[in-house]
Formats: sequence, C-alpha cells, structure tokens
Amino acid sequence: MERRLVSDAEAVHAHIIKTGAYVDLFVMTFLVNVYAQCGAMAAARKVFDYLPKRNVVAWTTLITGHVHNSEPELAIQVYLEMLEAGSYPTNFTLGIALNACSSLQSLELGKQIHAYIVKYQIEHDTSIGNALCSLYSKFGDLDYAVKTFRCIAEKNVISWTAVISAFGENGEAASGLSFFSEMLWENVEPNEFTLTSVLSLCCTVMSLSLGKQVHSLSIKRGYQLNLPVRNSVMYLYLKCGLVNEAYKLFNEIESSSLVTWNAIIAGHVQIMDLAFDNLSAYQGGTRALEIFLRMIHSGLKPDLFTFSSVLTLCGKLVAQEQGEQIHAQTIKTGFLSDVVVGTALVNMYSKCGSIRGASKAFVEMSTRTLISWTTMITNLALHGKTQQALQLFEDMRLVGVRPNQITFVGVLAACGHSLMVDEALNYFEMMQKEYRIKPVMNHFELLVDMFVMSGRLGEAFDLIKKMDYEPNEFIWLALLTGARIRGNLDLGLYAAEQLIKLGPRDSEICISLLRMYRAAERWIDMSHVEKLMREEQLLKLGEWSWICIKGKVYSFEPNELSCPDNNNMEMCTLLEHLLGQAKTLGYEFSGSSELVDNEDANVSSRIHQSEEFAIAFGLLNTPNAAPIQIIKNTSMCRNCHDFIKCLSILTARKIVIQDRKRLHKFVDGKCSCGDFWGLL
DNA sequence: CTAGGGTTAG
Repeated sequence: MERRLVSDAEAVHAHIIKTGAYVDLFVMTFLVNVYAQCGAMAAARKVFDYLPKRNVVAWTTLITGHVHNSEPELAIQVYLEMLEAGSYPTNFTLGIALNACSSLQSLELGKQIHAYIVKYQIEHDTSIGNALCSLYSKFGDLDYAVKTFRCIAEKNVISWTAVISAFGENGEAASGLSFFSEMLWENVEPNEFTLTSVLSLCCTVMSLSLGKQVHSLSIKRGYQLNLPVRNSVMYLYLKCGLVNEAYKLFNEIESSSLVTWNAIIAGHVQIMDLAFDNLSAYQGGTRALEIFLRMIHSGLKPDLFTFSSVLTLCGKLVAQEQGEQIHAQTIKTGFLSDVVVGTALVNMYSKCGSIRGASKAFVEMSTRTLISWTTMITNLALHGKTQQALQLFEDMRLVGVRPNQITFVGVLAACGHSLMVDEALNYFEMMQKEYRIKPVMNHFELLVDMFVMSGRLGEAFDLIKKMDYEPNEFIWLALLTGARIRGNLDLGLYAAEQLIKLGPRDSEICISLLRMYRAAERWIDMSHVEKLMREEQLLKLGEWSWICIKGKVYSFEPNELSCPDNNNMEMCTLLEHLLGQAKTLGYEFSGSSELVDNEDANVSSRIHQSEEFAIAFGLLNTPNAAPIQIIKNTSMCRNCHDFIKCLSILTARKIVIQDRKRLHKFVDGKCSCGDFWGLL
C-alpha cells in the first residue's frame, strides 16, 4: 500500500474538526488509523487519548498501528492497558497481538495469548488460526503450525498461504508444494501472496518446470505486474540458469525495488556454484559486483540482504580488497551487528585466505547462531586448523548450541585434515547416538576419503556397502585411486566398473580411470575410456584461473612459456626468472602434469598452468607485500603446487588459491592443505 | 472504524 503523508492526515484531521465530526467515535478511530498509516504514532496516540469513548475497535486500531510501525513492545503495552481497562479482545485484537509476539520474538507471551484463546474456545476461528499458524512457524515449530492450520474450521486463501510459507520458513519446501496442490484441489484460488510464496518454494527445490507453471498461472490470474511475484520469478529463472529470461524481467521492472536488486545480485552469486568449470559463471560473479556498484550509484541504500550477498560474492571471487571495503560499509551503516551479515563476513575473510580476519570477525560478533558457529568450524577445517576447529566445536556445545548435519561435516573435515580417522569415527557416532542426526552423503565421502588415505581400504569398502545412499562418483574415485596406489587391483577395477556405470562426467575422472586400467594392463578398457573422452568431448576441462584486483576480474588460460606474445611477455619473463630461482631452491619439474598425464611431456616444453599466469599478473599489479589471491576451476597439480610453494618464499608473498576442491594457502614454502589434497 | 499470507541473505 502506498504510504500516506502526514500532511494528508493533518488535512483530514482539520476537516474533521471543522465539520464537528470529532464527537463521532467511528470517525475518530478512522483518524487514528490514518495517522498510524503514515507513521505518526505520537499523533495517533494523542487522538486516541482524546476519544470521547474507547471501544475494542479503537484499542485494536492503536495496537495495529504500533505493530505496523515496528513498535511491538508498545503494541503489547497497549494490549495490556486495554485488558486492564476492562475491554475484551476480539479475534482481530488477538490476531494482531500474536503478530506483536512474533516480532518481539517472545514465544512466552504468544503462549499466554494462545492459552486465552483456548480458554474461550476460539482457536477454530479463521483469523486467529491464521495468526497462530504463522506465529508457531516463525518460532520454528512447524508441527504445531500445521496443527493449528488443521484446526481452522473455514480455511481461506490466507490460511493456505500461511501454512505453505510455514513449510518454506522451516526448510520443508517440497511439503509446502504438496500443500499447494492440495489447496488447488480444494478449489481455493491462490492470490499474489500465495503465488509469491510458492515461487520461492520452487526456487528452493530448483524446480524450473513447476516454477514456469506457477509463473503462467500468475499471469493468468493477472499478477504479472505484481512486484514480489516478478522478483520471485526473476530470481527463480536466474538461479535455474535462464540468465537471459531473468535479465529480461530485470530490465522490464520499472520501479525496481531494493528487493529486485538484492535478488539479481543474490542470483548471480548462487549460480557461481552451478558450473565450476564454466567461465561464464565466474563472469556472472563479476557482473554481480558491477550490478552492486550500479545499485549504489543509483542512490539505493544497501540493506542486510545486499551486504550478506556481496560479502559472499567477495569470498567466492577471493577478492579481499573489495570485501574489506564492504566490511567498512557494514560498520558505517550499522548492519554489521546483524548476525547473518556477521557470519557472511567471517566466511568472506576465510575464503580470501585470511583465517585470522575470520576469527577476529567471529570473536567480535555480539550474537552467534548455529550457522555462525558452523561457518567458523568449517572454515577452520578448510585452513587445516584441526585442533582449533575441534576446540570450537566443544565451545559451541558448551554454550548450549545444538550442532546439525553441516556442523558435523565441518568436524569430520577437520579430522580429515590430520587423518584422525578414529576420532572422526567417534564424532560420527556422537552425531547419530547423542544428536540423532542421520548421516548424509558428505559425511560418508569424508570418512571414505580418510580411510583410503590412511590405507584402510577394507574399512572404506565396508562403509560404502553399509551406507544408505547410492555411492556417488566421488566415493568410487577415492576408492579407485587408493586401491591403485596400494596395488589392490581387484578393488580398483571394481571401483572403476562402478564409475563407468555412473557415466564419467569429466576428464579428471577419465584420467583416473585410464591410470587404473594401465596399472591393470587392461588395454581394451583403456581404449574404451579414450573413445568416451573423444566422443563426449571430455578430453580436457577448459582450465582457467582468475584474479580480482580493484574490483576487476582478470582471467588466464594455460600457455607455453616458449611462445610469449605481446600480452604476456612481461609475465613470461617474470615466470622464467622465478622458475630459474625455484630450481636453486630444489624445485624440480617432474615432467608430467597430472592432469594431462602425457608421457611425451618433457622439461623443455613446460606448460605454464593458468594459476602461474594469474600469480605473475598479481605480482606485477599489486603492491609489494600484498597477498596474491586466485581462483582456479580445476584441481591443482602437484607439480604446480611444488612450484608455488617455492614462489611463496621467493616473493615473500602470501599466495591463496581456491581450486576446484580446496583452499591452498602458501606461506613461507608451506601450504595449508598439508600437501595431500585428496585423491581426485 | 480494527486482522490474518509474500519476494532477496549467512
């Protein structure tokens, strides 16, 4: 609704006085509402205080005004004042009072009001039931929210919308969608609120086909110009990869709101995960940064949604410089005190390679949620800080925060870094016995990896057979590689067979298969895989690295040192020079890049991996002591890894590389990954 | 004269 102007309210007020209508209770209650709707609560209260008489509608109007103007404490105060004055609340009053309870985050007060409702046996009333449903949903009690919904005698659109969004709020999007079909089955017409909510659920479950149906339904119902509906559709399309459709909607939205901008930025950040080997996804990241700057330029003020997304973006672009600028802005605007923004900040520093910055941000948070703790634990694990991660996990339990599945993924990853298999198994048991958490695929992946890495192939295989999930390619690949290295050909070939059944998706998997078959002298299988690589065009993942300097992203491809062109002459010279120096430190080119696995490879035609160019570019374009921060879409090879360890000594720079699988932080000749980076 | 749903973030 359009926000009214105070001057309009005053004009109405003057008119009422002139005509003498101020003696009329109905008219004056209307005036209270008018003042409330333009945010002038002091004036609203003054009019209320001069009312000739007070009835429950007048009280309710005042309470509603306070709730809508984000003054829930005052709303409850007035509600109590009303009870003291001897007025009985109606279903309208109780509904808005329950609303005040959820903004106040006071479940206690909500329960008191609920008790009153039960006492007078009015929980079947539609408006009361609706309010109760959304109250319990906001407090995370989905079961109770559904229960109250079921209690409603005559369910209307609002009841259905309330329960559908309750599922969304509590991470049960799929069930929410089945309630939507139940609603249609009952012939209840969805409105723009329902459709927006449902579109958001489609987005969560990434169901483009259903989303498209809902989109056309919303057009059929005449909501194609409704802004929230359009925002949701745009976000859905973007997140599902229909970038052009999303842009079209974005450009068509004339009075784009902050939510529109936030959604398009967030969507870009989301699709960066969609295709790691896709350059355009990363260009999407750059574009998101540009859109953010454009938004600022247009005079819109970023809010907590903007800041959370953009901080995540900076983490994904490994763009610490930008991240620090955003950090400063969150301080200036006060949004840093928001727990989601704080958590995003922790994540940003860590992903940029600064675990100290992350710890500092974490310690300085005034409140922490489960997600904040989990973020910090997972990131400590990412940096190879096993003991600190496990200690933080204990701290978290000590302050009474209950871990979830993802927390345990972080804990197991921390154990994995130090190959603490038995400790990991203890935590795995704790998760199931003490916390009744069902293991997910990630847990099995980490455990299998750990077993394999420590040579306990039998236990790895037993675990694979025991788990409730179909083993995925990661699992089989880990087993295959471990078996090959340990010379267990039977097990390795079995894993290879399973991988073939899954249909290898990329060249890294194919290369592992080739190695396995070569070790087992299975020449026919080898040629089969080679054929597959040719036919499916899996021969080589396009390989890139990126570096972000001053908000601009530069990308690099691998190249031969022997054929510099004008663009890379300076970089090639620098690399050549550093290569020579590295040799004096004992660096030796092993002759074969693991990715290429080419027996003909020899020292004279050493190929520079893309990250080396990115590093050279960084060295030439950043100040002396600045860290070099890079992203790479494939896994690093060992050869490059050795070279970059030397570079960290030679250049006295911190070098951070986020590759396809993990974070490498090179300082003084050492890497945080501990030199084994899994078996992929 | 008063209400009860919605979009974007970690």
